[in-house]
Amino acid sequence: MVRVRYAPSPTGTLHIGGARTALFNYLFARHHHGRFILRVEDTDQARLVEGSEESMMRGLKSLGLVWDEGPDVGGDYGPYHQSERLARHKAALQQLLDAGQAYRCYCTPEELAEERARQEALKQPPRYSGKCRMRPQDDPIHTSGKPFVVRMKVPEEGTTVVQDLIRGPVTFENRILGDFVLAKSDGTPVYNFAVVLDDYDMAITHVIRGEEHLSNTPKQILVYQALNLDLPAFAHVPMILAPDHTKLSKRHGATSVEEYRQQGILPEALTNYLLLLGWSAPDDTEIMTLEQAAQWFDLDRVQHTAAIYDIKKLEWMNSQYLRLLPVDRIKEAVTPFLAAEGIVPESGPDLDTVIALVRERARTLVELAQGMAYFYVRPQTFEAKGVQKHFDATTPERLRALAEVLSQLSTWDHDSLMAAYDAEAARLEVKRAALIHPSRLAVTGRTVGPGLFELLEVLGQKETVDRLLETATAIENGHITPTP
RNA sequence: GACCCCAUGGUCUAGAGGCCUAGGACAUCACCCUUUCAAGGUGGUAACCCGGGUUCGAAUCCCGGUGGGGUCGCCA
Repeated sequence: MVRVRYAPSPTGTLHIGGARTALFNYLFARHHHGRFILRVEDTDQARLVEGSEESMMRGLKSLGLVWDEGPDVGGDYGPYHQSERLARHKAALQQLLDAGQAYRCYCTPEELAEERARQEALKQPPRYSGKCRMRPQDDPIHTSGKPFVVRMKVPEEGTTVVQDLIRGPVTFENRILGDFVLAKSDGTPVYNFAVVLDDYDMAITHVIRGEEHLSNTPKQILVYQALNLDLPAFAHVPMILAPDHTKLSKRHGATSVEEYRQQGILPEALTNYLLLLGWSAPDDTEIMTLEQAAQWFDLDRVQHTAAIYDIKKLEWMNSQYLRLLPVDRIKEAVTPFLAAEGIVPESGPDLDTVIALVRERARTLVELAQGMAYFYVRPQTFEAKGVQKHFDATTPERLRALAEVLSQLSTWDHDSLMAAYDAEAARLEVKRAALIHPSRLAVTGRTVGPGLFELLEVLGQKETVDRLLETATAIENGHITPTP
């Protein structure tokens, strides 16, 4: 039974790198009919951020990544908070101490910082000197009450090999690892130690995580070996880098799942986009559901190279989902954005109809909402370049004539509207377009949008006529200045 | 700096020695369609980091260089 986990530290929000790692874990589990587990690595109480755990869970859920076991849903391998597994960590720590595979180190942070500075000055690799490693059992310091950390007694010779499922064997010299810390002076375990026990106790079969963990893996393997525990399989997925090729950070704009949501990216689209960062389907399919992806997904098609995310393609992906998803889903997603535009849906045409009309011209929910706005709110401004191009001295007269004709219409649909415009154009001996463009601008305030007749059909007869007249008046009163 | 990973167009990628005149997608440019915009259609610009090997043959294998990234914490 395949068991994988995503193990975030609750120190912020879910960012796209973590989301992608979670996604790969999820798909791997689904593909192999295994279990996807969420574990919260909250041992460092000092770094905890209030609400972060909830926010991350919300983020994962929004992306469709549901876990089979976790802090909220429980499971047979709990607890799923690392902080609640302390007793187990301490017992294992004692075991290593007793076996002489770990030792107490009384060096102070200041001494260590000094040591590091010295090593760096000498251009030597910064590594713990092992000063406390050789202290005899009866060294009085052991009973002095002096604070200590516990360090791993790393073999001075030999190599440790990480058998990485994506990269193959990766060899590290043990001597360059240094005697790393297993537990802090307050007795709490450090990541490289706790993670080993947690993964083992939770029967994790595959540790799939970001590449930044590759260098830490030999340390963890040493712990597995010292404790005589079977190793899981390891797979390190490439990182996601910002457009400037550096590690993701706040200064790169939107990096969190939440921020993309606020920018009007559908979670469905974000998930699909993230999937393509470092993985590709055997037949190059790009748009696919999680279910489809799970059928195909495996580690052998995961890229070795870090990927740079591209907002343009994300937005394209989003535009695809905007037209693919059921109207109800779009409606649900766009609702908060409608509110932000000051739109009260009850005040205008049916939302489904409007969405159907506008969805394929929007890349984000923000654009969608903006494109929907004039159906519910009369335009307050008119695009300057449109006014220049489509309004002139004859416009008010023509708009009034149009309003008159349209108000006479007994049938209000696309075809009758078109016929009315054709008749009016013929009467004036102008092209139909010469009426269409000013009308669109007069009614919506914009030069772009759905086909005019579809638009007017949805907007309704009375509202259309009113707006035509209102704009004519506005021009006459000088509120809008047409091109002479 | 040491160690580790990586290297196909601007970006995401296909490619597991001959199928490659290097394929797809986003972006970009042009044209078509057209009541605008978008969509769609057609076409174009654009890549195997460099140098050595191995081989009849290398984007694919090996070595070196260069470049990028990661890790070196009483963070995870």
